[in-house]
Amino acid sequence: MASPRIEGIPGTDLFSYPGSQCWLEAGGSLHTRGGGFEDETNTSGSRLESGSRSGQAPHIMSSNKASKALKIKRESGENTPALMDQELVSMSVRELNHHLRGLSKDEILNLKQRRRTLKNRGYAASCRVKRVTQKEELERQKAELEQEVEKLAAENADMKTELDALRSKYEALQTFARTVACGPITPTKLNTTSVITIVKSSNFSSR
Amino acid sequence: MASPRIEGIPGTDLFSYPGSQCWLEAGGSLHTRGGGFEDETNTSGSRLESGSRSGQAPHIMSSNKASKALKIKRESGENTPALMDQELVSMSVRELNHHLRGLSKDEILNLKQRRRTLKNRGYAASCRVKRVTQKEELERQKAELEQEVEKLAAENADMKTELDALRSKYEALQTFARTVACGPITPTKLNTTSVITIVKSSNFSSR
DNA sequence: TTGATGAGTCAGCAA
DNA sequence: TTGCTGACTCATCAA
Repeated sequence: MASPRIEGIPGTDLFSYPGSQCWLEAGGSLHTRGGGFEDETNTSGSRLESGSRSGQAPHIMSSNKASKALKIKRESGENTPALMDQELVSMSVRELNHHLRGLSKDEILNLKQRRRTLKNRGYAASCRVKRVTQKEELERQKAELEQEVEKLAAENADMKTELDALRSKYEALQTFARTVACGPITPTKLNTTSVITIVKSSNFSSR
Repeated sequence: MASPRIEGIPGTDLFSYPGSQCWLEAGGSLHTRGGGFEDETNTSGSRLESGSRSGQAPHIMSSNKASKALKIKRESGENTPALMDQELVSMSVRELNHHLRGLSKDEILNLKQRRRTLKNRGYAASCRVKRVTQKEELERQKAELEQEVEKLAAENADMKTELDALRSKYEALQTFARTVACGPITPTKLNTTSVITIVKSSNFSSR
């Protein structure tokens, strides 16, 4: 039951994170989503294997994970060189602090918030994956149980048949045994509710 | 399998919708969420029965559903009298159009968008409810099947025991029958582990 | 237009 | 701080 950690870890090809967000707390608390398509090296094929109905959500863009090329925050007017989402999200706190050196308070807060958001994105993805995994697991178990029920029911029916057959045979044999056992004596004199049963004690009450 | 429609229909007590959103497309595409707690009649107890871990999400507020009191959009500076979310979302298109009379194009678009958003909120809630319902259903079925397996297995074991016993008895009877059938031969030749039991047939094989 | 759902964002809890 | 999850919004598809 290993719940997959989805974090955009370098080397992990599963998920990648769009780099098109634009947080500019400067003007208040505005943030927009699904910005542009201006990633010049947006060639990576890795994508969320979402495949909802037919196509992928176009607002999900893979950021280039192969190159450590420059990445400029855009639409903010200022040219702030920033880390790729990939890096930012998979960075240790120590590394992060290293990158934070010499940045303004706002920038630091900004970067940290972006990191948190990116992390959250990963968490949400994990959560969804876990959800479908658990559902699939339940369905699997259900199918398994259904099969088991079927198997047992068949066994049951077989045994019932066998039991009935054996009972018939037993009764027939009993009738026969009664006949021969009473032999010359008129069988009709016997109490009709009585019968003789022979068993092997070793087989009968062996434990 | 009635998937519950969650729409904040008046009279439906299940869900209610927060009225604290503030859409002001004026300044571009800014919209904020989870505004204030200034609903003067926020006394309704109806809430999403979310109960996530311990408490409800505080940003989920029930709008007053009892009164058709005035509801003012806030934080926009302008005092735009608006419909309650409750009304807006449960209104028919015809009714909506009626309310739209005399509003500016922007206001109309605004209101329609708000309606769509509120609807979407309901859809999302339905979706979540459906998800947990389906999961619970699966779990229920699984438990049911487990019980069935247990029952069948027990039945199986019982029958197996009965079958074994009957087989033993049958074989013993067979041996006996063979013996007596061969008649005059010395009874002492019988296996010493054999025994003769006499029962009343009415007790033995009565159904 | 309406309904449904995957993805992303945020709040808030737990560890 | 990190991880998780409910609720919400949005994009997008289907009917």
